Amino acid sequence: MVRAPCCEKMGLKKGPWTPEEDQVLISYIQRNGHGNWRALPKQAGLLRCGKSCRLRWINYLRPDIKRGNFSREEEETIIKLHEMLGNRWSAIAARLPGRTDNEIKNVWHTHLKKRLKQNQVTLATAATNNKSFDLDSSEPTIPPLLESLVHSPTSPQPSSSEISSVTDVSMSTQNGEANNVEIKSEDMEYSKESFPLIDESFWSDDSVFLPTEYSSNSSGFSGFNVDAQTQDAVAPMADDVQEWPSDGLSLVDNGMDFWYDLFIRAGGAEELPDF
DNA sequence: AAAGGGTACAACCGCACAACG
DNA sequence: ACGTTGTGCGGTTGTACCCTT
Repeated sequence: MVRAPCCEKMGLKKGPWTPEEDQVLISYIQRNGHGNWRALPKQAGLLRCGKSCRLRWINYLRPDIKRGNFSREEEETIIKLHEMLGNRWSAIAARLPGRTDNEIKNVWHTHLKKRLKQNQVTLATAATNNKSFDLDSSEPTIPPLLESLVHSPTSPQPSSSEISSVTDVSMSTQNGEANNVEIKSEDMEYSKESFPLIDESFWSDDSVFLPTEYSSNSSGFSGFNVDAQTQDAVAPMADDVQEWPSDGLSLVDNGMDFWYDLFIRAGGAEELPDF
């Protein structure tokens, strides 16, 4: 099926919006709402395509839009969320009231990526294998992080009492080696013994599967694998989705919520960390 | 003051997907 | 099951503005 872009229709205006057009759009939506974006411009008397109207409203004219510079806290939140979610700007925007995905995307490309690249050397040094982060990648940066954090199989394994928080996740692999993975976060402080040990019935046969995202079609989690032999983190595939076992844990719609939900249901936290 | 380069941000484009007939 | 439509999303582009020379 080939569909011509809506804005190719003759007579439809493109480019920057004028204050007059803004006012027409605002007035119309205030009166009638925006049930059908395609029909809206015609009904409102705008020479724009519905897509353009929708974008203008969502990214600029919506009354709950927060204008102005991003605070330090907002920037830190974006960085953290980008680590977990990758370039899923709408998911990140959902965590930042009043900010749009477009705005966050722009801030990332113009400010935060540069700032993080300045810190890249430090982070890469911390990584045991000296692999660097790819800040241009659309994938979450957790796989390389974990790659640096997975202990050597020959390292002494901590006893349960040595696990200081649920940010220490004990995992088993097919060959029975318990490899301890620390997922560090200053914002995650939970009690010891609260995180459940996940046995090999959960993880995949040849590698440890770390879910980062629950598929919206309810088919399972997507994520990445840690190779059982080499301890390398394997980049997630687009269709890397595995079934979640029927262990009673709820399924939520993104990676961060997944971890928090897992922690909380394990009894480790009273409430969600404040984002 | 003018030119050139860099930056920030608004807007567009194309694709994916769900809903519906 | 299939085609069509509407919407949402991420990537990319265009341009106004700012800074440096």
